[in-house]
Amino acid sequence: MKQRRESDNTSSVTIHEVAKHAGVSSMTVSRVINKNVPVREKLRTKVLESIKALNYIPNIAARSTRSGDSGIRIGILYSHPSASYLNEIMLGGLEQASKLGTQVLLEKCGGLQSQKTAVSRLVEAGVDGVILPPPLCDSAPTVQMLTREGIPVLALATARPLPMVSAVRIDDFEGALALTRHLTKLGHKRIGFIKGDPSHTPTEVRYEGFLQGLDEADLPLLDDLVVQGMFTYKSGLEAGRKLLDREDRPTAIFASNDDMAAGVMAVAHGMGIHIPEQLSICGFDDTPVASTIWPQLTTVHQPIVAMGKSAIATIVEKIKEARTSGQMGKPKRQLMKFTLMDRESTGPAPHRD
Amino acid sequence: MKQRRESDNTSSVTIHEVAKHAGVSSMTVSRVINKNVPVREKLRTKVLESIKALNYIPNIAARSTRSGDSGIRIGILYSHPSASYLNEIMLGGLEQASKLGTQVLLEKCGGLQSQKTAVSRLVEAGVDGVILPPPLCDSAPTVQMLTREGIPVLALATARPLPMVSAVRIDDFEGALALTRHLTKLGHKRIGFIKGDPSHTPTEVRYEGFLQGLDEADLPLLDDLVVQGMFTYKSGLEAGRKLLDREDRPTAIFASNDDMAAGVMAVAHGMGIHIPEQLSICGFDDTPVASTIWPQLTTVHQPIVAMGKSAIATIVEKIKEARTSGQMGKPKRQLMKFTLMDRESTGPAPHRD
DNA sequence: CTTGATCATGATATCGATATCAGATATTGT
DNA sequence: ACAATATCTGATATCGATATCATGATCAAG
Repeated sequence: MKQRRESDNTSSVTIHEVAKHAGVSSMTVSRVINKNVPVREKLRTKVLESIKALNYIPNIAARSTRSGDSGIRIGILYSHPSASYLNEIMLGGLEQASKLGTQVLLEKCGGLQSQKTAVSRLVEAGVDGVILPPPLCDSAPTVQMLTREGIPVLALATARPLPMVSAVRIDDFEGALALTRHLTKLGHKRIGFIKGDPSHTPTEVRYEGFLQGLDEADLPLLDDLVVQGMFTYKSGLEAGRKLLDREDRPTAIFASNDDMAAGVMAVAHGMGIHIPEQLSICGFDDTPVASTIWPQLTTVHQPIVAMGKSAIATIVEKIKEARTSGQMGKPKRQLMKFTLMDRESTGPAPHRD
Repeated sequence: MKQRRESDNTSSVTIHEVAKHAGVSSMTVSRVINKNVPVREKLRTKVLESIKALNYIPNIAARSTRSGDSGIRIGILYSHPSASYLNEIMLGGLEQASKLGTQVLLEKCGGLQSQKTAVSRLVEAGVDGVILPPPLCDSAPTVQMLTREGIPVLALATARPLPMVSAVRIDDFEGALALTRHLTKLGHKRIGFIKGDPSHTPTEVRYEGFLQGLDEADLPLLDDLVVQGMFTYKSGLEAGRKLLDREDRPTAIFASNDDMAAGVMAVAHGMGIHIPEQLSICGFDDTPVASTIWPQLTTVHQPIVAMGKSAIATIVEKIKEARTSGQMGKPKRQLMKFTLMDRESTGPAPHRD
């Protein structure tokens, strides 16, 4: 058993103890940690050694009091609490917020009317910025109400950010294109497509990416094989039935999100269609369900947790910028990298009889 | 447009401004907020009014520096990152941690060997307490390593907490019993059961709850209708096939968790079995998938987010207690309330032909 | 070798809240 | 009405870190 902490109950090591141990002032330690200001190599090394020796970890709470990130309040306004991405957004967001010592207020809302009251509740609470996850990220009225109050807004995972709002997102077009290329390279020529909820911006953009992918492979668009969905499992079920219940069914189906892909897969299972030997299926988003179901889904991974983090960091930056300059600058747009997750639900196109 | 903040860029209202506005000292304001110490009614009212007038929200970062919650480091050691409950645990945990100004270290590990190194990394980092989500919550070696170092451990969502560890959990037995009663009340007499991974403690306890439920309804246990699963979707698929591919298939299936229930449902869809008219299915945990799939799953809701919060709060309490008394006291055990989510996947037993 | 500029370091004030203790006020008993 | 408590309230120190400014060290150029 190794001895930890000699005699104190108080456990945590402070910057001052590190400073004493290294024979420098606490400011030097602070500078070493924060890397912004140069510190002579000799001292830096000594400090780093002391930090290791004492297992020093900075106290973020204390840090944020002085550094001005503290006292910032960020609202997150969401409308679809069950959506699985919300958890992950929150996860990244809260982690980042706790790192920055920033406070986060959650506000839930439903219809347009309740959006109004939710927004005014946030304004009352004095939030300095608001993050809008989908589908609210595309709600012009909400954005307007907020910007009219002079509150910076950040849209998360929208496909087409409204003017004036900052955004953290992936390129839905490129994602859909990559996925479509993946299918065409596997030799698929009859590819079904399930659209998402028409009121969400990614719906159209993903469809456009799909079209581009067909075009690149010199494949015609088969109108019959494009069906409307709503981003829900149930709509995937129905769309799947429509697509698979026909003589000349597609050899691959591109569902605009994972939930619908899971629905299609359930239908396929039900019809005894083997995946991926007889049918390839792919989704979009890489939500938990994608790796839960069997076979695991080929899909486009959105780095949601990282996006949540980035969202907080970005809006904090905007807020500080606004405080300094006294006016709202240009919105910041950030495009994150997506990843094509090539898993087990897609394979070479079956030979035609 | 209403004016927020007269002229300052600095936005956030401090306790001192409230104090000035109310004509009292900041300590009085602090006391009103924290309610621990009585404040004369007259002042309290004035203070509360000022708080409202100024939209004051306490700065948690600042609070935690002085109050001693700060500087506490809590490790969360997890081994199964994809599990959907993990997100939610983290969600609750991080929220609470940020409220308390407590720092959280995440450590991931796989097999037993990597558990050792993960634990020592946490110890090196000087964590004051460790939270173990499932399935690590039942790992005796991990718990031993930690307690030997004098570090309090809290097991989250275990069915049978090891001695010496604190725990936040629901009563898996009662949950399974409630679910079974629900099925028997609906008239089901042939009920299939899918067990979970034998190495997880809830597996057995839920099974026992099921047995008790049968017993209460004077139903015999039908051995053929109990099949082994592994808590995964895929194992649910296989178990579902076994249970439904027989002449005298059950009229209801109790899967030990939601993922397996989803698998069963996929099989049922595939066989053209209508749910819930011809077959009732229920799961356990109320993970996101339960409300994603169609029809939505009847299941037992574990208040995971709240449990994550409570876990942080509880272990912080333990840590402070240990710091004060200088020794590890008795473990704290907390039983949360579960909720039976009666949704669409269960219905009255079909008439026998 | 000195001067002036540049760079690194440290002393001190500060962030926003709470702990602590002393002083002020109200309450009680006689 | 007065002393003795019991209750409130406020002044000040403090938490752990960083911002700021002043000072000491270092270096290039003359």
